[in-house]
Amino acid sequence: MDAQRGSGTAAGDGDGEFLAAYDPRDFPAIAVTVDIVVLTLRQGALHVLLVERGARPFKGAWALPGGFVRAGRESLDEAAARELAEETGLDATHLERVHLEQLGSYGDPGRDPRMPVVTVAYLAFAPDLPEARGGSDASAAAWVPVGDLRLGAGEELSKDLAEGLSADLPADLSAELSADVSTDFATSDTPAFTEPDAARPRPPEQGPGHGTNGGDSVPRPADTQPPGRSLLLAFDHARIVADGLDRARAKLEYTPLATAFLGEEFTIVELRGVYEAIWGSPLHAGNFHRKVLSVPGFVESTGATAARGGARGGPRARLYRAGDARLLHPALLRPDREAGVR
Amino acid sequence: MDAQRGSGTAAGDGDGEFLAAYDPRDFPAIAVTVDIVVLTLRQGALHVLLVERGARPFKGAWALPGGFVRAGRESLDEAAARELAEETGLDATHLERVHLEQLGSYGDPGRDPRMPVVTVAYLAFAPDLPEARGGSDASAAAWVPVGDLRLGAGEELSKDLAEGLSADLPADLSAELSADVSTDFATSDTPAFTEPDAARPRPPEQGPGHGTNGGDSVPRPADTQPPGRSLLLAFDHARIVADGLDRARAKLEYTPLATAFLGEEFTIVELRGVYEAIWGSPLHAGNFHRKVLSVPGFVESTGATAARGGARGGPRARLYRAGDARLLHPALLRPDREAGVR
DNA sequence: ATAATAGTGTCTATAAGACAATATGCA
DNA sequence: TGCATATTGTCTTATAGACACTATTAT
Repeated sequence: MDAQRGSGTAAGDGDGEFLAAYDPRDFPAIAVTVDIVVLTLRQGALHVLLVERGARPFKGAWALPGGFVRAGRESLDEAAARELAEETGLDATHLERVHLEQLGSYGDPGRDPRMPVVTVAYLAFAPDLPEARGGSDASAAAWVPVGDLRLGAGEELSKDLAEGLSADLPADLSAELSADVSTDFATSDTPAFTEPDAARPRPPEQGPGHGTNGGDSVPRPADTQPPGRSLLLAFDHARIVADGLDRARAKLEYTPLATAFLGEEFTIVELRGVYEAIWGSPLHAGNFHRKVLSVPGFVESTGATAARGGARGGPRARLYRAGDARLLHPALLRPDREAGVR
Repeated sequence: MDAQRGSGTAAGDGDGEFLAAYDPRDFPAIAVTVDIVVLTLRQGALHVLLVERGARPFKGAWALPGGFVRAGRESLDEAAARELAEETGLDATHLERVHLEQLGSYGDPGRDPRMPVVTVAYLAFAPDLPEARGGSDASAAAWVPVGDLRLGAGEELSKDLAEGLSADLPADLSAELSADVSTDFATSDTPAFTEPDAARPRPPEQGPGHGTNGGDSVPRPADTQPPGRSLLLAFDHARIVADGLDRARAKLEYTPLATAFLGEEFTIVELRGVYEAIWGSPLHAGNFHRKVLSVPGFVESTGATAARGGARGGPRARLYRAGDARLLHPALLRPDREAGVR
């Protein structure tokens, strides 16, 4: 019932049933922030936007973009949208195409070693955006393949590191961090399936740009194990990212939000690439195609076709745009879930 | 990225890239509360736990149980569990059987007219509990049929009321509120479907107790229109309850949490009663029965059978307990959703 | 005895998955 | 030309819903 009780003992009113006296300063102040898990696809692989911390704790580590809520002057949603705009440096036009939803709140004691902080996490789906540059505060920002993240339980940076009691960060970790994300020409253009552990080392000979985009979706057995999954996140952000990925995977099942990762017009193959990147497993091309077209309101045809066919030949794919459905009926269920999280 | 930026202008460090200076008191303090949407079934109808406000704003109105998070001394989940225990007056044994999950956070400016408050809402599913009595602070608490609530958009109490500038509450509203929820022998024992507008007037001739519980689930066309849906909630709690109901309806589809509304052992018919009460529509008895038994891990048989058959005859139903599944595969989808929220 | 009710059987419509076939267009 | 590939077709299996039927038990 919100704010009806004092923090400690307060004088009851006449019959002692209710507390009448009230003073805002009676209540324990907690800092409230928003943090955003911004997901996008780059070269067919799922990436998350991270910023480098310039101050303790976790100085030099990577963290989710976010910031304080302006108390009483903006809603949580507005705060998240504002931070997203600031951190990505995008204008309103671009942000219109970004899906933003609340993910959940995190308030464990000690999650920020300095003071009690509750963060309201948001999840964003964005089309491939111009390269991330620092926001208003000019902090370093980068798109990081989610396969490069350590997201398991208990994989946050140790409390010791958080406190900054030792050095700010061990040298090897700092080095690995910058080597891992400071470059532009990240992941190869072969598709990277998120699960399980499909992140591959990025071959240095891979140049930037590299013509043909996304599209390709040939199954690729989990070949090389890490050096993926090595990047540690500050605070409890690994947990938040993991929760965001879970949410994203679930949302693709029963909403058409996969289209939020694509441009205004897209092909069914590109759409399938979104599903494959986020679910981390290949889908049957023919069945997926028919399924998408059979779900009412998922996509609608533009008369047009893609400028060219597949990378190595084939007919030009037809172009579609997002339909008017908010929910998919019937849903596109992930394969294999019976053997799953029973 | 949590707490890395000052509230206003702060001195940059050497290269001006990052803010180094930090003082907790720089940051805007926001009160953080938890509010809980506790759902249970009483006489086959879905009820929500509400407490009466004893102080302004919204004095005399009903609100969700909740309270302040003890900054830095408990997690959000712990705060919710603590408030739930306090407000229901239940011991740990009973609370073990209660499902509690985070629902979402609400922080619109002005949602509490006194100061900025962010509330982290929780959703609880509880079996039929002993009568709600006030918690530690002895505020009045009651189980209210959800059909008696006004949950539509823009149906919160007006800002005028919130401010308490006029009287605390108009006389007629106060009267209606107490008449609606102060009694124990609420809803009739015929099932009440939540949607659409199936709340029925409670016939005064219906005595308390009334022997046979739940069970019955004959479809009942929405016969009498209101006087249901008349109860207004304080703050933005109508919105929170509506979101909680949406979440509950969705959760029944793909989790076995319907069993959290029942005792340790239950019959398939009772389980169907949960679905019907929360989804607000009758389900086909035979198909539901077969479906539940076919989903692996949903329920497991105890060898026993119920003490007696249906209220007016019929074989004794077999008893089941909750299985070990966390998710239902395949899910139990709500009927009619194609025509739904496209 | 009668009627209500728990549980099962059967049939149909829909949807998902495996696989094949066709046609298109880049190299 | 040759091969990759977008799209469609076919078949099988799984699932959901409508309906009928049997057996049991409260009144």
